[in-house]
Amino acid sequence: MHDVAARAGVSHQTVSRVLNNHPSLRPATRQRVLDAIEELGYRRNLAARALVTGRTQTIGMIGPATAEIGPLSTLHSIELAARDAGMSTLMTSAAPSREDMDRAVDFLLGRGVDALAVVAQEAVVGEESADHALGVPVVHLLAGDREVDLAVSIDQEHGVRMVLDHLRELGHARIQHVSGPMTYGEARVRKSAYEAFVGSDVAGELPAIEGDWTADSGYQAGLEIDASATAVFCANDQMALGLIHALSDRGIAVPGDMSVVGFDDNPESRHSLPPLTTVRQDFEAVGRVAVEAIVARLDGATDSPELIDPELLVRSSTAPVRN
Amino acid sequence: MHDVAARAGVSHQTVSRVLNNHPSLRPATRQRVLDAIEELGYRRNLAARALVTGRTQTIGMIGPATAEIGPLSTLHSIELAARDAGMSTLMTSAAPSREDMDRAVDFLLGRGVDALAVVAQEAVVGEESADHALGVPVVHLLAGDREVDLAVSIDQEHGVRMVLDHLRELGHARIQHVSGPMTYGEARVRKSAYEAFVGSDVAGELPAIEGDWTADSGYQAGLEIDASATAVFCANDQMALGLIHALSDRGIAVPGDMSVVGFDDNPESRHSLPPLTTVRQDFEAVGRVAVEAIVARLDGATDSPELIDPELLVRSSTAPVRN
DNA sequence: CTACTAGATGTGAACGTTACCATGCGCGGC
DNA sequence: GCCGCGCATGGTAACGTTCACATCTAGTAG
Repeated sequence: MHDVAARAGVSHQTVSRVLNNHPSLRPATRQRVLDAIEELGYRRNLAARALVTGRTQTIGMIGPATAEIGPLSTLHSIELAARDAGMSTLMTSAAPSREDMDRAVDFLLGRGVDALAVVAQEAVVGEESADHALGVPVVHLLAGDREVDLAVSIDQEHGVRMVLDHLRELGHARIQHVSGPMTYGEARVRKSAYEAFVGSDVAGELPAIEGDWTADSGYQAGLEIDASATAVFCANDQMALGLIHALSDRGIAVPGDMSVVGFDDNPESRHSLPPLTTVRQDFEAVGRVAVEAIVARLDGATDSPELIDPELLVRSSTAPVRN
Repeated sequence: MHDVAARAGVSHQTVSRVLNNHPSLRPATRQRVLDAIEELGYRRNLAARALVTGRTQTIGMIGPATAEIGPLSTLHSIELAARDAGMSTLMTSAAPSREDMDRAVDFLLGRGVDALAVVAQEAVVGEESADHALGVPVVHLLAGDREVDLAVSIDQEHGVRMVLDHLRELGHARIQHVSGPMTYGEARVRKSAYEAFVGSDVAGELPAIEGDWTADSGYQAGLEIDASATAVFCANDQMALGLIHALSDRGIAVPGDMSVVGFDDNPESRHSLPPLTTVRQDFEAVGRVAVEAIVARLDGATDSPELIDPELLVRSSTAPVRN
């Protein structure tokens, strides 16, 4: 910076002002500095900047240890939105345990991040006083029913209601549920929404089967599906795919003998056989809204963002019930 | 740090030594400092450290703008391996253009990363003199046939050869190829390996169809597949899935009328209908090896890592040719 | 013409750490 | 008994920015 200042014939402070878009600068001076920067290939040292400002312009992200498409694309969209907001992202993943979560938080805080974005994690960060305990704003994404100060989620209940309404309209009454792992908030929300909806009439008789989000666990669930069910609501697309595979192995046709619905709308789900009826979740919007919320908090705001609406996509894996 | 030193009754320099595991320290002193750190909840400021050492212990990653499972899990494994090596990762994604690539490089370099990991990108970073132009080591992952100084890749040719050997053994002679976009190195490598293998006898008559990695483009390709082909080799699993969907719409049975092979082994591919024969690529190993190479370069080594071997997984989407 | 004001720029200190050199102390060899 | 060596520790400077304040210039009102 000193060299740039010398070349432009100004002080280092003026260079700093150019870099930070200070208003009171003569255009000629600014241009002279800009030229010098260009000629010298100068790049400002952000470590030094962070040292004196106490801000790193970085959002720390904690993702799940697994590679599911939903959380992964949410992380991805956080990164894009952060970039647009002039911030960068530092990412680490945490296994689903309080311990590893604490390690991840320590790691990021040690790196001096300005805020924390926690994606699809079981454990909640900053239990008691949210922001204040850690000194930085924390936003939870895809956090299900976790009670947190600041959360961005998709309206799961609405999504589940659309699924079940759809199945009802097709005449299905015996609908079995394959849930995600109960340790996940999102899995719990989907399951309880299912129970609330279906519970009033035919419920109870068909117990929910707990999977772990993977297609393999969906296959396993498919082997256990009650033969008297006419429809299955899976908590995500991958399990639905595995389930259909198992049903096929058992000689049960989809949607002929049984209708199947997923949740998430993975890119492949359009092309599975049969194409999967599912609920599209706008993960990209989740990331965007979360970054907006973070930026607002950093500026002192205290309001919370709203739920994001999902969308039902009816394809060929559901059909009217057979009499 | 000053407070910690005061509490432990030593100088700040000794605290620094404890933090950096300096050998010449009396155990008693070390413990006293450690206790003080614990009691005060002290955490060292990495910005200040980076300022004076000129090292950030951070690897910058440039990923693709799209959300494909291969690159994404590679990025993920880089992150894990980096963490094990005591480094963190800063991630940004770049659209497939020279321009955006330069922006990404600038962004990361401005952040002071110690090395660059470029995953599945068309454009090459540091064209001419590799490391020296940028001042940091650069490793390219999944870079296909790009001529770069330091690259970690899976042995594509071996994978393709296994696929085609398998199809040959089943009696297939008319094998059509659905490639990835020719702008991707990996797509080009797979295609030319296919051409080299098949070219010698029946080739030419069945032109390769170019997709863009997505299941949608695979569907489109499926509509165009030559009816005289008995097998299709797709450059990734997603396109294979879309292709099978299209064949099904056309009334062509898989594997009865036509065998289909994918590439990548996505987690769902086991459970598609029919389960997909594919080539498993160990993306996790790619990330791990890349980090090892980076650490070695940072320590002054100059050797290059080897190719990683893929594995053929035969499932139900391939069957002997029908006479 | 003077005095004041606002805009443009310069000066010195500070952020929290590590590098480098200096210092004090105990120990073994002559 | 003295010298020198190595270990443990302390002191000072430096890294490259931004902040707070000081200074200078030009324009404007009285």
